[in-house]
Amino acid sequence: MKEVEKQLQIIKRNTVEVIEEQELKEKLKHSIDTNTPLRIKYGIDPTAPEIHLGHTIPINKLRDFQVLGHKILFLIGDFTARIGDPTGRNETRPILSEDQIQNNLLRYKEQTGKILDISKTEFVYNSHWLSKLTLEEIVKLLSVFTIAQILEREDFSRRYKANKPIFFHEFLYPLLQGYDSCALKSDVELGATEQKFNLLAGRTLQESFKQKKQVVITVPILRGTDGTLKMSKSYNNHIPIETTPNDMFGKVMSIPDDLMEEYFQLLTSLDTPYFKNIVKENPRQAKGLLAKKIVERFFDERTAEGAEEEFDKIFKEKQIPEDIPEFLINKGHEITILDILFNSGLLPSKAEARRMIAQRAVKIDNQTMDDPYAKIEMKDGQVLKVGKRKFLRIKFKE
RNA sequence: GGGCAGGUUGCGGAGCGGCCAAUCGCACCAGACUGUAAAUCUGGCGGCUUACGCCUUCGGAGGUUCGAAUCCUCCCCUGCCCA
Repeated sequence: MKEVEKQLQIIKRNTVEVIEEQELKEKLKHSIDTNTPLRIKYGIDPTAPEIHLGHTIPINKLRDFQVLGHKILFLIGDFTARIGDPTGRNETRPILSEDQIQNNLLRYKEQTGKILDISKTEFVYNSHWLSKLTLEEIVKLLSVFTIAQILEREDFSRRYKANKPIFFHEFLYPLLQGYDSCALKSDVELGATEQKFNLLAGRTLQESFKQKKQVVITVPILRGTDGTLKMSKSYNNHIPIETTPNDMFGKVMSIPDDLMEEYFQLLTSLDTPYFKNIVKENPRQAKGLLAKKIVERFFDERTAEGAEEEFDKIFKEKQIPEDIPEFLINKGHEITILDILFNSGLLPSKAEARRMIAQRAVKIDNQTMDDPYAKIEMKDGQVLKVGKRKFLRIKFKE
């Protein structure tokens, strides 16, 4: 019993809800008594293979389970991705090709491998069983739920009240996700709080399939760098884990102060009283520590320190970073700033380049450039700066 | 199947024959300020053009007009009500 409590304590850290805790205890006890690992299901949508810090929260929890000796079933929702988890965004999703899926999976493994032990993780595809369902079986699934039950899902009820479209196939998504749990005979399914409805559908369906109901564990949704919305690539407020250490460091530094405690809690293993104290004492220093700790997790300590130095160099001392894009020109060649900005690809259009110059955002050697058309002769190695974080180094062609 | 209301630049949402590349809010970018930020203030925010100007865009295709996001026809899509 001692062991059950110990595991439970680890499992419950950084979670929002465990439904039902008593069931989990029983499952854990049975697992320990019979030396059988629990089957932990976690599903992802394989359309966007770029993992960001928000995704790492459930994955961290998976690692906890893995360390405790349980079996991770990493579900690739290649079939359900065609439907798309209902969000109100109405796009017909293309069916991913076999190649794309394989490629995305490779990238997933690479990224999750920074957190999980991939060799002990089982990757499964839901197309394996979902594409084989007969109409009869689908009708049977549908008959388990009523419209009123489905409409309880927040996204549906909100859209329903707002007279926004809800398509039939969207109703199928939670059911299929639930069916996945039946196919996998999962003991626990993990997901962010927004997944609660879908996760619970799994319990309902497992029960109707005369299986033991999975325990549902929800974890918090991480807010993005804007400090308000959930972290998501489509909101452009995300911090990808496959990025440079400098970028990761900078993005963490850009979060609003209010977010620091949340990030410390969910993304580092520092003690709560410790980080609370330093956030209060010295927010700037706290944020630096936070950024460093996060970078350290995905790279290493030395790299993290390097990223911090680089950051201070650019923003505190306003120096030029080391790795910046280069633009090749001929020696002695005269060129306008406008052409440099556009031809180098630093800015997307000439109109944009003109705007930047007009807004006094373009500098060469700390000198603001105000004439887009002045022909200038650049020196080898000279650095051009747009705004605070766009740099370009001029190089002579050999 | 019928009636009504809608589909506008990333999102929300004005415009309802010329002054509309299209008010405004959000997001985004830049400047100022700062502890990197956030907040705040200022400016910008389709593209080409050193100015004038031109080009593409308001669900789709046609049409009326000197001129259409705005009017007409057909089509596609969404919501509500009726059957």
